[in-house]
Amino acid sequence: MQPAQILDNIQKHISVSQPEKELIESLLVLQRVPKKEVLLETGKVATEIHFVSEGVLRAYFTDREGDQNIVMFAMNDWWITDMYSFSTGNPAQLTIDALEDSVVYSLSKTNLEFLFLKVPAFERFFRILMQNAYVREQSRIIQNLSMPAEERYRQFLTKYPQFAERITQKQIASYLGITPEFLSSLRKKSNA
Amino acid sequence: MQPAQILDNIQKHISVSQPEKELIESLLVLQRVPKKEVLLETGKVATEIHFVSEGVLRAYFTDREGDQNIVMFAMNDWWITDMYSFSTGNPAQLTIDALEDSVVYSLSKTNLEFLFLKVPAFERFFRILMQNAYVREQSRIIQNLSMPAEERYRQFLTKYPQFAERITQKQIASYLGITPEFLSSLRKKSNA
DNA sequence: CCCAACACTTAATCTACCTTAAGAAATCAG
DNA sequence: CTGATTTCTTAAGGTAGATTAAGTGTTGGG
Repeated sequence: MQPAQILDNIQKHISVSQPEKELIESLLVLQRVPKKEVLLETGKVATEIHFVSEGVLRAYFTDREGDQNIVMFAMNDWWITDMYSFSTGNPAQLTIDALEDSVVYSLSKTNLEFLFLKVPAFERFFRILMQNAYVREQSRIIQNLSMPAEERYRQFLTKYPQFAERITQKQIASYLGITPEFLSSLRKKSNA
Repeated sequence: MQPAQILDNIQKHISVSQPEKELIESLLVLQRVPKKEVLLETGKVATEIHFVSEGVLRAYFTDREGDQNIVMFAMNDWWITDMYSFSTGNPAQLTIDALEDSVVYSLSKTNLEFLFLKVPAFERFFRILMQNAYVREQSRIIQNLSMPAEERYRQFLTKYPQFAERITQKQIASYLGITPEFLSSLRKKSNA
């Protein structure tokens, strides 16, 4: 296992000594996730957070009508879990699965807390991660409140071109909170 | 100044020694914010985070049509700022003002970073704050994606009864992403 | 290589929510 | 206390986006 990628990601925010790096590596579990495999199921407790090394994952919420609402995508260098469940220990509201064959490094909550004790800077790293996640979610709320679907779609394309290329329009529509049919009609309009 | 309240809030998550308490207190600035006064204006940089001791504040985004979209309310024991601006140093997207005469304790970014150095547990406190904020925003996104306005309104009433009592329906409508007229019609329906 | 499943499109119809407008009720500044 | 401003309501008409349904790609497992 050589999770150089994950250490690079961490070192963008904090500096870690060689022994600390080795400790971090030793707590990460490499996991291959074939397309369609479920990493976390609604109702179970999220005991791990996952760093995406390869591929694409999604987290979605299934509503009463049985419709899937995509809450987030994750690819290269993103961390993903059901943070509500991970934080509180309550059952997960989200399902996480792979949209492509993927590779993740998983870190258990126990080991994360152990890291917080052993590598104090890791608490800082995680604080920055959570702060960025908060800012991202809030800016999505602003967009949902203030912009029509067409503009949200355009912003999605410019903000996440990596996703736009690899993810089906059905998934994008679900992320934007519209139907695939309506997204299709938006695309037709903007191509014309 | 006796910000016992704020220290209680902090000690719900971390423990701090007496000298640390005194340090924290010394970095907080008490600020009275009369109703309608603006604490942070769009376009300026958010250099402080505010702990609400009394009253009610709101943060809103003004869209191209000039409409105000309320991103968050804050009262007793909530922390509020434009976290995007506070984090990055870029101009704020939000305006923060008081809906009632309020009292806040403000902590500058410089002093917060100083605290992170001097009181390592404060990094943990802030990590928890950001983690909770992330979870809250994500659950709001889930609601916006998966529920019609009527149900979002009902959930708002049960989740934030303190707000529901003190905030006008116009503000609540803006938070829910609907017009006051439509909210009024929902209320009529559910009373009948 | 084939067929079954799924993704994408088109179009007609429908509905949740918006806009506009105007009156009634509440709040507020002087 | 009073006029002015703002909030809340009601109602008519309008639109963004949903639903349904059917047809046309694409994809992928056997």
